[in-house]
Amino acid sequence: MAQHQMVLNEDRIKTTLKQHRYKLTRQRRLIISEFISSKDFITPADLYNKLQKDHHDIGMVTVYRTLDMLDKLGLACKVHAGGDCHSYKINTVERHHHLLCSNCGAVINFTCCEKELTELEGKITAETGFVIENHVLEFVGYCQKCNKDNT
Amino acid sequence: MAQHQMVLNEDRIKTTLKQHRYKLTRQRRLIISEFISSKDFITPADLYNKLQKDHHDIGMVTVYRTLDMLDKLGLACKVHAGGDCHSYKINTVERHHHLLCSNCGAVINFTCCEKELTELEGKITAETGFVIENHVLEFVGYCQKCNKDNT
DNA sequence: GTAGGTGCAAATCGTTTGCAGTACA
DNA sequence: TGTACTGCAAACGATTTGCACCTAC
Repeated sequence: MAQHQMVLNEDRIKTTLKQHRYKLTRQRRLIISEFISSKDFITPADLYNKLQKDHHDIGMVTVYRTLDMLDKLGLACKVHAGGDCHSYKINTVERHHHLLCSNCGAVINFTCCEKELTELEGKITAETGFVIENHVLEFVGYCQKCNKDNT
Repeated sequence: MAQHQMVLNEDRIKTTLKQHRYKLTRQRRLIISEFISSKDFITPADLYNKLQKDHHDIGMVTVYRTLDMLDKLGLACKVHAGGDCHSYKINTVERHHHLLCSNCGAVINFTCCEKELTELEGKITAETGFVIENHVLEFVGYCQKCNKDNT
């Protein structure tokens, strides 16, 4: 599944925090460490529960605020989970797709969270037995600029 | 799943409601009518606000319940919007996609997951301002038969 | 030392539910 | 007529915020 990996380890995150003048507190270190060790999508609540085992003094609020911070820094990816709450995932470099503008011909690359596509692939495999290795996804429509001009 | 083209007008919706023994109340008629006239994704709150202009007596709760009903009947599509709340969209024609087998070259058409793709499109529009009219989606992998032979 | 971070409790927001009254079939 | 539908208010769960205390730098 040709994607180049960005190795997003603890050091990298800590460096980024410093660059942005964020303090590296005990809580943030623990939350980030736990977050990294969960490969998959994780909800703030789940992360909080995991942390509770060893660290009773970390509050839910801090988990929310830390994940939000990581999301804003582009280190994590906030997505809507199936249910009613959000999930977060460590941001790796993702496969990118194309948005093609029918009017001006612009090609916009976008990398959206893999969750939806991964879910979709799982569903298709379950229904058809087709084992998916890659996909081509292009959206055709009108870019923001051309859309404005038309209206 | 594979259901053919359907022009989803008010009559069609009303017929479907009858088929399922749902009562066609004044409120539902108004909500559906307003819902249909909004081409794009719309949140329950927005729909409610639009209705309030002329019909002060329709409750938010009824809007929620009606949209939920339409979703369950497959007439609407409930998706996670960019923000914190859900959006609904009239369910239009199903598009079909391809599964390409890398081994035997088989091309399998499948029509499914419209819901997920619609959700994805909504998300992309929210993030990029790109208005999506169509998409090309192909999955590449191994069909059930070739997959078995290989293992 | 101080600005930014923390935890608690309370507030907020979107959504759901219990219930008594209402209206469609 | 009877049952499904409605609206209100209250409940609910996820997330945010106000505030006094704390800690990394």
